[in-house]
Amino acid sequence: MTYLEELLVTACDQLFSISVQPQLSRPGEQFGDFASNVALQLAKELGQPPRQVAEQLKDYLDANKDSSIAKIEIAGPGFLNFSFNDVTLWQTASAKFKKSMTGQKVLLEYSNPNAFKELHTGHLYQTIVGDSIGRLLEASGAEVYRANFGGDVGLHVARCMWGILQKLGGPELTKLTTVSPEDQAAWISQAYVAGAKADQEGSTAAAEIKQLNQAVYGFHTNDDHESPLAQIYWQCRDWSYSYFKRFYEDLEVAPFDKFYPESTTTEAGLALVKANLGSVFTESQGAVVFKGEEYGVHTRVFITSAGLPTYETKDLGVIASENTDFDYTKRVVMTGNDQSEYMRVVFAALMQFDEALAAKQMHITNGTVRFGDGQKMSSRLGNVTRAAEVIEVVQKAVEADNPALRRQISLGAIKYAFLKQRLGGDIAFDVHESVSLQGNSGPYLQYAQARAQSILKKAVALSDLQNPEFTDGERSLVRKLSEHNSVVEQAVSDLAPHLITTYLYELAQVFNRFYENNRVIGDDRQDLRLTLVSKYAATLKSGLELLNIPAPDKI
RNA sequence: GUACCCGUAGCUCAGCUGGAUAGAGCGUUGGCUUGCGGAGCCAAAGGUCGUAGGUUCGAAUCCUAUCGGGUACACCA
Repeated sequence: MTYLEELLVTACDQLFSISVQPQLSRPGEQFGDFASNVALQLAKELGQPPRQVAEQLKDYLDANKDSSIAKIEIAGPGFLNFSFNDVTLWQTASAKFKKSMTGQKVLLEYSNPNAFKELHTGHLYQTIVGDSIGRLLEASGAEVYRANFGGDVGLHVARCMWGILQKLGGPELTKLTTVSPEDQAAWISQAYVAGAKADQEGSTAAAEIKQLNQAVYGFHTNDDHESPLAQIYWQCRDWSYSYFKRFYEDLEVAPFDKFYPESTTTEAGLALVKANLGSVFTESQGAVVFKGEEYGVHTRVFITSAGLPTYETKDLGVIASENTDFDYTKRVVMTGNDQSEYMRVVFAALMQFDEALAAKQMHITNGTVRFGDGQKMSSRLGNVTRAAEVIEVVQKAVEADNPALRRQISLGAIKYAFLKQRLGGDIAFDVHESVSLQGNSGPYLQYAQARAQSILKKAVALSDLQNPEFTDGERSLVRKLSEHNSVVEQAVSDLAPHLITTYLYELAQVFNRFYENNRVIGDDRQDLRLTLVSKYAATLKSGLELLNIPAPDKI
């Protein structure tokens, strides 16, 4: 608890013998540095008008506060507004971030692409947002494990295998070598499209695909790496994983600690379902189901009447496997929001036989990425769903001669555009807006950071300030800087990177306002101001780091 | 039919654990320009917070109903 909070608790106790949990807010600048609404909350209990309660509190606080609080005012319906003295405000702005999650082990599962399929915008979004959430947790001291769960068996794989066989003209392993490494991803994608199309159209193809599906499961259960078809499967599966690896490297995101191909989770999942058959899971129409209605969710099949595990069972398997591997205190899984009801069923089932493990589960969701400029859908981007295409289009839209810089700005543009929106709903993505150098965009902040660096290059800043006294303009900047730690704290507890983007953008605006009216280099107050600029630049940079957005010092 | 998510300025979004005059960006209109990086700053116009009730001293925020959009509901993943 901060000094101010303690003071309020004492005041309420002494004056009214009421114990309160004071909630301090950061009000608009005209109201001071911190505000409390305790008087409003206590008014009813005390049977007094709020302002009268506030008067009593103010008198007590004025008499008992130390010098760190310069001013207490009553405003509006009965708010208590506090202003710090400049030294305390600067100390608040300079305070080290408190690592509140030290000792926690968080398993983050996101991105989750299926092998044998192409990465689309949903993967791009999750990769970027999941990466940032991981950084936020790490910044607060948590150990973070990144997991990636994807389908390497199932109908989609069988369809792709069918397409592959068409392209090869049969199980001709040697022909695979004719596909060059940079074409592998596209080649597999073509095969999948062909297979999916054939599956819908032709009955003979559909039957063949069904057989291939069984065969693929067989490669795993029989540990078959020898038969020609199996070799093709394993080879193309490797291609998929190296394609994913390149994708993550290109985005410069943290690597995954472990991949969980679906095939590796069935055993653990089946074991759990079978162990709880009769109690949690019941047989119905030849299948094994979880009757969710009793628990406020719906019924789902965990093992099909053909004896095959469904995704539900594999999900139980991955939950348990990850727990065994990393011994996590909390697991956060991100999926599209069409899975939210589904996930509730899985968690509800888990709750029935492993309450402790179920309690560690958390599900966050995202909507679909929409393209356009608001007026109309861009004809060029109207139907884009491929991740690679989005990156390509953004790179083309960035105006920079230097290829390395172009890359950094492109990454900044895409990441920021995704991160600035609250998790959960659909994501609006406008290429023009994302690369724009003005407005709430990644490149704007990158520029702001570079501009601050260029000021700092002209003279050396003091490392700290002793008993500073600020002008109004300086104080506004310091005040905004002082909000940083609590914003990051909130972003961590909410798993909400967009709180960081909003703050950084506001900070840059406050700085620009300051800089417009306050000369730094050559001014009488150069030393002090340079220290503020230095603090501002460091804050921007560390904020961009949490978002994993490159912050070049020169643009 | 049942459940979940969403509905805030022309457009795209913040704000939602109840609090002060509902905020940004883009777009529109006007101003600042011999500039430490103007990729900026200042200002104006623009809102029945989907609608109707309710709870409360106080509701964009909580509850109920309703309309509109999306999604999920038995052997796909």
